[in-house]
Amino acid sequence: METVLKIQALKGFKDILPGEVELWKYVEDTARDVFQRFNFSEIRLPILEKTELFARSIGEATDIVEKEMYTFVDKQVTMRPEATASLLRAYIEHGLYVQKPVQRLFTIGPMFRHERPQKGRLRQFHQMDIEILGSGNPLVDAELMAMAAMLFSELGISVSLELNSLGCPQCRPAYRVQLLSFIKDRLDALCEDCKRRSSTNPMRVLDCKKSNCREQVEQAPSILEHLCDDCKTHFTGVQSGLQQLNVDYSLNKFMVRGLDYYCRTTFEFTTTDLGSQSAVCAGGRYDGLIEKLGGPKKGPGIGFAIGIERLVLLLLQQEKVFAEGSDLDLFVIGLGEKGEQLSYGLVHEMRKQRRSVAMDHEGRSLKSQMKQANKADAKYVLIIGDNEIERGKGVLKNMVTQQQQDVKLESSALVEAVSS
RNA sequence: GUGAAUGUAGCUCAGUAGGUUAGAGCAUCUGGUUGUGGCCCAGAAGGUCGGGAGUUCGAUCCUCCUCAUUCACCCCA
Repeated sequence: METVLKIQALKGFKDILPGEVELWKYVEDTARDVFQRFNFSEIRLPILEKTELFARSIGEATDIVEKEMYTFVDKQVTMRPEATASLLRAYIEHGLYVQKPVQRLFTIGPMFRHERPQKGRLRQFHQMDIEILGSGNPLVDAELMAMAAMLFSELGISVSLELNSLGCPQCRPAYRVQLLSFIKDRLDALCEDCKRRSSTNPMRVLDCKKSNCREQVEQAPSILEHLCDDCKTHFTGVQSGLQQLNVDYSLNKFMVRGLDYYCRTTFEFTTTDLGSQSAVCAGGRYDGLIEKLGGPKKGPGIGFAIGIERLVLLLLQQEKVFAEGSDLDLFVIGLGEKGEQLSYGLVHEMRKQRRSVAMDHEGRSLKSQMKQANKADAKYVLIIGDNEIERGKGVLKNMVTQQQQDVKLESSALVEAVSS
């Protein structure tokens, strides 16, 4: 017996259908425009990289590397779960830091993580990834956040900015010891997940959602009070930059990052409209990562990623609808064999002359084709039947005003007639 | 990896306390006009009721298994 294969996209992989694509383009166009104003250059990167690149940058012990990567084990390559590592690899590989000491780069594309899908979370998802490489100035941190805020504001969606500092290799270890001893004292009161977290990633306990854990952690030592002088100065600088640029933010001393490479500044733009996924945009500073990957010594860097699916969901949810005009200039109706023949060539000529033109090839009735033209939102319809061929003039109808006129059956005359 | 909910037409959903040919709205197609769209009217097409097994004279409905989807946990954009 023949089994019929049910053809279906993979779990967590989604088609973006015509109709929705327009929204995506709007989002990407708006973003490119904003990034360009801030003097960023686009870079396009491969989707596959050596597995080692991600293991080393994201961190061996992270969930992403441990269990979420799509890896071709035999070839030691992995489909990127995020873009920063790839972008840094390209930056180092091509010595971009030589040409320009500070590089401002962004890339847009699909990322892959093998997680259980849910609202705002897919296995193939899309991110815009923005990075400033080679500057450790806190004003750059603030500028980057201000740029994201500008993008959200121009898209018309409301999100809030949360800010934290994670310290650096100088001050974090000492803080970590303090935090661990604090947690150890109330381990019994914490949930199972937090007990596990206390050994894998103690800072995660700080942002557990369970109310009981939150109460326990209320009085936990804050990293912000344990920053070293350099980190403190940097953090102050970031905040005064935000104030100068009029960017609203709130401090969240419990905010943690999932990727190992972050230090100092971290931030998230969050919303309550995405179910349990609150982050639309997240990022931070990663001084030291560039060097770790073989780049210039002490090369500083900061960047963030925006989840495009989440952005699109927000736009749909917050009902930011925008009118999409017709982009079909003309629908040509060729009646009968001769009419269709003549139309076929005319349509092609007009397309060469940069008009968007459609016609039907199924031999349908005039009425049926008028309906099609209407549905396609064509600005004009041209009717070519036996009478018109004889006279050498077609009937051109303006679909909005309903006015009809005779036009010579020549592409240049037609192009002019539909261009008014 | 864990838990819960849901699978009936292309889409959104009714429905049967188990009983002949399973319904609606939208969308599609045809017609109402020798060659004129939107509105309206008429008609047509479209379903192995997710799949398999079981109970039963009889299952879309009950039971079990399985697959899929969604939401949530974990984690994250």
